[in-house]
Amino acid sequence: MKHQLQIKMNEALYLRDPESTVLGKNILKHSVHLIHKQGFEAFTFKKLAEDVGTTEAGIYRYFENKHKLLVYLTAWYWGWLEFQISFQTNNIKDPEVRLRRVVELLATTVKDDQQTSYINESLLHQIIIAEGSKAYLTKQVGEDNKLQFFKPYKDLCAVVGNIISECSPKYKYPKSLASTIIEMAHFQNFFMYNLPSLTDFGKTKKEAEIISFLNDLVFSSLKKK
Amino acid sequence: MKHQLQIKMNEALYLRDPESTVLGKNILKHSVHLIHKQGFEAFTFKKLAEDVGTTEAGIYRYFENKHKLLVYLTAWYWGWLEFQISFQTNNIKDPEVRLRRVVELLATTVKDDQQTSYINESLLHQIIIAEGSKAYLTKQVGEDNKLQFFKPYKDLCAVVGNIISECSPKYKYPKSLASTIIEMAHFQNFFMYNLPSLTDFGKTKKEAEIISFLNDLVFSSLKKK
DNA sequence: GTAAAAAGATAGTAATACTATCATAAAAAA
DNA sequence: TTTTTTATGATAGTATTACTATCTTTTTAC
Repeated sequence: MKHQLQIKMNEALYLRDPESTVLGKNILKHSVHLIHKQGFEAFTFKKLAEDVGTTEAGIYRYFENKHKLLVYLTAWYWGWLEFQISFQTNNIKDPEVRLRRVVELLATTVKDDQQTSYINESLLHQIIIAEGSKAYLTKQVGEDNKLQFFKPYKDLCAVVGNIISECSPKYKYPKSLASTIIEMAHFQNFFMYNLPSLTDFGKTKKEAEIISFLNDLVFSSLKKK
Repeated sequence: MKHQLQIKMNEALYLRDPESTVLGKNILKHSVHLIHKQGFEAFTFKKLAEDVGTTEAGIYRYFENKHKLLVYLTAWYWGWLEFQISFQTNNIKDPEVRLRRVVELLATTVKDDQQTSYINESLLHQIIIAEGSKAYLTKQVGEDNKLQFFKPYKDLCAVVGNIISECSPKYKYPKSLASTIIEMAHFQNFFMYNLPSLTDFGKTKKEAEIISFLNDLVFSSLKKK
């Protein structure tokens, strides 16, 4: 039997649940493709409506505006990633081995897993790299946070922070180190491809090197006494 | 005698040099205030024109669009910061002491220095924290990079990367570590105030703790053999 | 004092970001 | 099966944004 993965989303993110209808799923699917292709700034609901084969009003019935849609997609991604991590590190006893696996999962280009038919995780991963920070780098971050929009992101950071603390109970900055490696898994990737002189991987453009860098960063912090 | 600091800006960033006229300087001054107050998304040239006491067309004579203006302000900031760093670390021989000073300068809230009358560095610093990444997180990052828009940022990273290499010539990731601490000096600050559970400083909200975290991160990476 | 450059004033356009309304089709409840 | 509800389609309309164009007046430079 194939298991269908459903990620429980915050209801305040949408006007009508996009996962509950065909049109809604199409909106999600095409918005991933369109944001990936055009970038978030050039992305509009009108273009999206054309791609989906509906009207602008049709999109507005699901999402209040494109910012909410972006927050929805990022929340979905972090929820999905946390599941991947808990699944893939399940049964790993040694916290150090587990942490290495987590770093690897954070920094590895995602393959489209067929479990969720309407969202292409690989494209979504690239969207998160290039646009993800825009979900919270806004003036409404406080209100959005009160509405729990960033809970999946914060949950993932907490999970990673807890593994860090397991490895090294005396380490003083587990949460900040967790948010640092999560952000840097993405930023170093963006820099590598777009502003390569900001990294040491510009020549080879290998993700494996980002993973080595992050592991080195994490484990030198934790092993120092 | 008072020294007036002039930062040499890339000419492709503007249509008319804003530092060469009174109106231009007013545009810079008010855009810092307005972006700080409203956030970059809500910031428009029309509102800016009202604040400055000119018309929309007046602004467009200086800047093609608000994205270019943001890139201008970020470039100005990084140029200014690199000067601060070279000035404040001048004559420090020991690279480790110098690196600590750099980390401190990167993560410390800036005071408005009166050397540049029309730009409030303190507000600009907060703009860079909240909006700075939007300067390069776009689809045009490649073209913008070709036009050298990010040179001041890359130069600063190179300076920091070189100090890292001086401290520890064998360390394999000086550039990535440099971009990591520069980005994290800002992100941890943003998180501390807006999404505090992503950091270990949510309770105290002390910049000094961010500095300690970054120093710990850097020097455990460099001292590990 | 004259020429050139900058700024002010005003107008106009295409696109964006919505809101509203009414008819129809599909799904759920009676 | 019929009725009712709910979702979608089609169309229209508005305020704001992001510009471009033009013409006049003021300021600055030589």
